[in-house]
Amino acid sequence: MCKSFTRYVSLSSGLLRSFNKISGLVVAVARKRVQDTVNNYGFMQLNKSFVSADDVAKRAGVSRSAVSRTFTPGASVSEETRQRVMEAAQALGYHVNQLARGLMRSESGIVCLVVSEMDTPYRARLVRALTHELQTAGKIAMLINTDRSDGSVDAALRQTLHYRADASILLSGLPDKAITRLCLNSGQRIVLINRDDDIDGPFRINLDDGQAARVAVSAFLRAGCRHLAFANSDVGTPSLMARERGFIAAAAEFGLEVTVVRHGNTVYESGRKIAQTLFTEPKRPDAVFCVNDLMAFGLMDGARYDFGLNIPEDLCIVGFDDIEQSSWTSYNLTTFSQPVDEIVKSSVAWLQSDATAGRVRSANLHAPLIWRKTIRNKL
Amino acid sequence: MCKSFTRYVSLSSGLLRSFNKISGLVVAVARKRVQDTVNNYGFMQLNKSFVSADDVAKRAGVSRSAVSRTFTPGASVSEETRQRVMEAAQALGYHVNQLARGLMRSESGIVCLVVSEMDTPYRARLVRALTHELQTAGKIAMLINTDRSDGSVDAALRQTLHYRADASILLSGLPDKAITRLCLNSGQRIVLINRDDDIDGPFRINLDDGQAARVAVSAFLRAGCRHLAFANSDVGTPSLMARERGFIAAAAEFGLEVTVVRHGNTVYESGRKIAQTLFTEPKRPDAVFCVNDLMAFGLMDGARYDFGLNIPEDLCIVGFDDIEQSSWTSYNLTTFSQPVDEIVKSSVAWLQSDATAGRVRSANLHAPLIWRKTIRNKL
DNA sequence: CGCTTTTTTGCAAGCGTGTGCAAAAGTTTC
DNA sequence: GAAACTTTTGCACACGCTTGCAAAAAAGCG
Repeated sequence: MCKSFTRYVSLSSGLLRSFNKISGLVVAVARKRVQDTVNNYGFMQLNKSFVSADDVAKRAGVSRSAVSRTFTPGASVSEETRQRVMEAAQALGYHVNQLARGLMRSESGIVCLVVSEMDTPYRARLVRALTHELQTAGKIAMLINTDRSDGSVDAALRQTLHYRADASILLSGLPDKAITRLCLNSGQRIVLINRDDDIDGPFRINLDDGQAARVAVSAFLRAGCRHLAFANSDVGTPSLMARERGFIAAAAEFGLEVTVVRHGNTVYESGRKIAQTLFTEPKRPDAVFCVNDLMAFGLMDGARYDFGLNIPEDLCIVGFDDIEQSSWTSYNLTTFSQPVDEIVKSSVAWLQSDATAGRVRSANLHAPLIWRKTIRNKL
Repeated sequence: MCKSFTRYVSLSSGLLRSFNKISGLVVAVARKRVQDTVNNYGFMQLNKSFVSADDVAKRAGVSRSAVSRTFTPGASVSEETRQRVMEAAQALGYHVNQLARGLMRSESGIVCLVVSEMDTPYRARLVRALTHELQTAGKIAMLINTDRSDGSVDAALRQTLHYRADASILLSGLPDKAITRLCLNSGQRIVLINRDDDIDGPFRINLDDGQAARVAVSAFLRAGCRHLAFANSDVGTPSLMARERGFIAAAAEFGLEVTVVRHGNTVYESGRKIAQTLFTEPKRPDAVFCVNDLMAFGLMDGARYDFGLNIPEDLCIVGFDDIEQSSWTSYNLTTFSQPVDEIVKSSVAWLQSDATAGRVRSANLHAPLIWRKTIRNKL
């Protein structure tokens, strides 16, 4: 029986509602397929009834294989049948069921993005760019929020397995090695962005934090700064710690010590708090490298409004990420730019690379310093 | 043949690589199932080989149905078999294939979020909150980026159909009615957040923009402002236009005219630009309602740094959205708060509501004014 | 213990697709 | 026009799961 385009259930006088009250068995049976008839009650839409390839085949007068082949690039179909199939599909509003296709091809087209606090400017930008790039690569992004603390990265990767994702991209947290291995063994590909992990198999993208730290130190020195400080969170992510270590090491090369303050999360308020402790100290720093732009903003506001300091005259600041707000006139922050485009491109390229080929393991990207107004030119 | 826990392919001396070169047919056959053997070459992972319910059943010595029932809440399984199944599943790393389950249940558990420019603070917050809420409701979010201009909202909804999403939530753009209807007819539920549409079927969430505009006017009046202006983008989204109309109307009630400036997108730079045109005019406004916090920031920076105006002494400003940056000391923006939590809760609640019940059509939410420092207390 | 009632279990059909295989149809060649 | 080839087509099985149905096992009962 050919199902037509508009699908309404014809159930006179509210019979549909009573379906809910009777046993689950009957509901289940009734749910399956309902033939079309003219609706004389209330134009109630039928719950769940996508049009299938069978419907299209019937309407076009061909076999179901023909329909499948029409929508499979490179398959053998004559131009004539393709036309007829397309026409019928159009009329019926047919869309290939990717779930079923994924089942057959064992390739769902789904890529999971695992991320927490995704409303953070840098993360949001990354997610946006990733989804876009994935889409143009013919994949689709599934977003898994790991805001909850209870081992949720592991739970996220489990979700990833449930949906037979082709790959997972981790922007936050670090999963248990056992789970990672499980994913890898299931044929999933894993990309780790800015998280360090010694497990073999995932593609790791990292920034050259040490180099950036060195650049920061020399920029401060050229500006005549002598009392360096480093504002960090106590999140302790490897990349954040790498910046800290790198900064301390680079400063040491010039015989300078660094005052390190760690507080809270990598957010505005933490920067604000750090300003409090940093500028009430006896030897006030004249240069601060903030692990993060958000913290830099907090620090700047603290310095300006709580201590009346002028930036960059009294105080030079460098941030990291180059989020949009950094270019706003109120901040005009000199900061290291996350190479979001490169990160995204190399991730997706790796996902599409041949699995059996000698696989690249990691990428090390450079974060250039964007000069604005928070470091003075000369002493 | 029972597949064991660790799955490595044993192919001595690089045979695997040569697979690529031979005909597609052989590859396809080889891809299917490969028996386990000890790997004596290089620990190459087998591409794509999730463990299935069959494997678990075999290991646990029960039927496949038993496995299925173990993972189906409310199904009838004895405690003993459940134990054995769980144990086997654990050992094998089994995860129910949601794609296949969705195929049977015709309920994928997928909810699509259709959004453009998702790195905008307000949108990012909404996406974060939505994904979180959906996850706790047992759904999973699929993110569809509609940044490209070419009718991409329609394309997005097509994707939605491809993946048999249970529902779509539109945060950006507005789809063609035909597509919307197609989705609805396929049994999909649609939520429109802050986009107006006269089509019947979707759940529409809107803010009371008119009321907010009235509040803004009276706040300005109480502060002694007399020259009101409205800073808008020329995006022309219904909700943005509603704010504009509401503001003009409310001002008119007090016999005041409003200078309206529209420019570009709803971003910082546009606010900056608008400041240029607004403050070079002969009769400079002393109060500006910005359609958006981002534009408000741009306007504030323009007013302060290009024109040396003091806020709120010379100029009062109100924004809309209450994004995180609004509370930063540099801005301290008095603004209307998007009730993100309410939006999210009501959306997800509606998605879970009974389809056959008398369905609610829309929600009208209130955006309260958050008082900070950009409106002076008294004249 | 035998009977009835309840719970558990396996079988098999089906969800919507892709695809190898062989048959059918079309095309070229002599 | 027949033989040799190529392209197109339909059949049927597979993917991994859910679930109605009936048979089997367990439990309750007099």
